[in-house]
Formats: sequence, structure tokens, C-alpha cells
Amino acid sequence: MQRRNTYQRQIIYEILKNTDIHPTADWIYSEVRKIIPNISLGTVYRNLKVLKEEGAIIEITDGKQSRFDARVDKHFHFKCNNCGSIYDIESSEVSNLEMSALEKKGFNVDSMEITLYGECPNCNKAGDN
Amino acid sequence: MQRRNTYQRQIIYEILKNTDIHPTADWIYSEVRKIIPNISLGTVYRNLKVLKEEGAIIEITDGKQSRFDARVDKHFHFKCNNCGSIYDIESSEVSNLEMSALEKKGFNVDSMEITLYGECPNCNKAGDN
DNA sequence: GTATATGCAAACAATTTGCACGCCT
DNA sequence: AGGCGTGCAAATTGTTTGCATATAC
Repeated sequence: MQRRNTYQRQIIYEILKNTDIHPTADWIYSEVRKIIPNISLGTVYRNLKVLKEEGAIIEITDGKQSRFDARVDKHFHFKCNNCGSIYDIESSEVSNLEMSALEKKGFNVDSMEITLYGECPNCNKAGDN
Repeated sequence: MQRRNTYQRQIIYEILKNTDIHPTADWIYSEVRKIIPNISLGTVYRNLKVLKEEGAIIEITDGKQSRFDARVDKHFHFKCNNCGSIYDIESSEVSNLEMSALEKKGFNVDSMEITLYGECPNCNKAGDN
């Protein structure tokens, strides 16, 4: 399939590149509409899928919603159980997983998703619940 | 809220205890109907939520579907990109994450979800795609 | 007896898709 | 010109919920 470089896709990618909040499709939709008022939500979803297939973005699943991230290098996520924010966690902050045992058993690990749940520094400050 | 020990909940829990396929709510529903033919899907969902709140089961999110697991001890999951199967990975097979750096930064880790993606031993055997 | 749980069906929320038209290449 | 991409709206999928009745305690 020959792929075209459409304005819609460019803008969607730009928006995703310029945020670190790991937005939902809906958030992206409302941002894009500030630039392309008549874009449709279906187009947003279709382009997110294309960008993901191209490896330009990753999809992270948050409950029954998807979130998207233009950071595609290896890193982890931390989700605050309290406010729902998703933080990037540097790879170096978490020691590497030892995969050799798995590989010996025939599991071929292409990628992994690691999500930590808890309270983030901001919510910790409040100090209750 | 005072909780009752209903037959429906018992059966749902039994079924989940006796499988390791990490089933969806729908699969559980069809299994329970073999025993309680007129149970409703809503009841299955409601009881899965209750069991989760009690800590008797865990919920693992697989794309936009939830899967459930009566194994609540610390372990990881491996999902095969090819067949979609979810395998239990023993904690000992993966070296522990180093959390102290995160804790120092104020992140309070309650729990984490780790999902590895790739090809499972069965699908590896086929050797293509 | 009384409040929680159930069955049913309708409501919801997130995402996908069919179709006719539009616009990149 | 031709086909991929779009906008729109309807359809799908997974899950939740309102309500009247049933049941555990």
C-alpha cells in the first residue's frame, strides 16, 4: 500500500511530538481541531494506527482507553493511581530485565510493556488517601 | 457494604481458579452458563469486579479487553503476538526491578503490570511469519 | 425483614467501518 | 487520472447500569 503524506497526519504527529502527557485519541482530536477544525475523529484514529504501524509512535493501553506516545525509544511508564497521570520512566532508572532464561525456553521477546501503579510525587505530597 | 456469598460468585471464582488461560469476561460467561444457564453477563462483570476488590483475582488488560486471573501472587505475563495466548511467567524468571531510585524520587509503587510481547514457544516452532 | 444480588435490556464509551467525495502524487 | 485518505454517521465491541424481583443473612 502506497502511503501519502497528508496534512492531517503531519499535524497529528506534530501534536504528539510536542506533548509528554501520553494523550488519548480524544485529547489529540480536540487539539488537532484547533488547527483543522473539520477533521473527524475517525481520521485521528486511522492516522494513529498508521503512525503506529510505521513505528513513529507507540500505543499504550490504559484501562479500556488507548494512549499514545511519540517517544519510541525504550522507556517505561508510571501511572499514578490517584490522578491518572502517566510519567515517563527512563530505562536507566529500572535495572534491565534478564531475558536469557526466557529466550532459552523459546519465548521470543519483541517488546514489552511495563506499567507501574502507585502514587506519583505530586500526589504523595498531599499525603493522604 | 455487607457482602453476600452468592452461588453465582462462587461458580465464577471456581471457574477462574481452574483455568490458566487468563480468560475474558465473555469466556467466563459461557463457562458459567454451562452450570447456571440463565446467569446474565452483567452478573459476571459485577462479580468479577467484586472479586477484584476483594483481592481474590486480578484484572489484566489486553488491548481493549480485560482478562482475569485467579493467581494473585506476584508473577508476570507473556503475550504471544501471534496467537494471543497469555502465559504466566514466574517471578524468578525475571530479575527483580530496582525500585529504590524511583522511591527516592517520590514515586510510591503499589503494583506494576509487566507484559512482554513476542512469539511463544509454540508459535516459534512454526518458524515463519 | 431487609438490603444486597440478580436477570434483563437499554445505555455507554471507545473505537472501527462503509460510503461517497476529495486530494496527493 | 487513479487510488489512497477524508468526513460523516452508523455500526461494533466491551462494559456498565437502572429497575423490578429474588435471595442471602
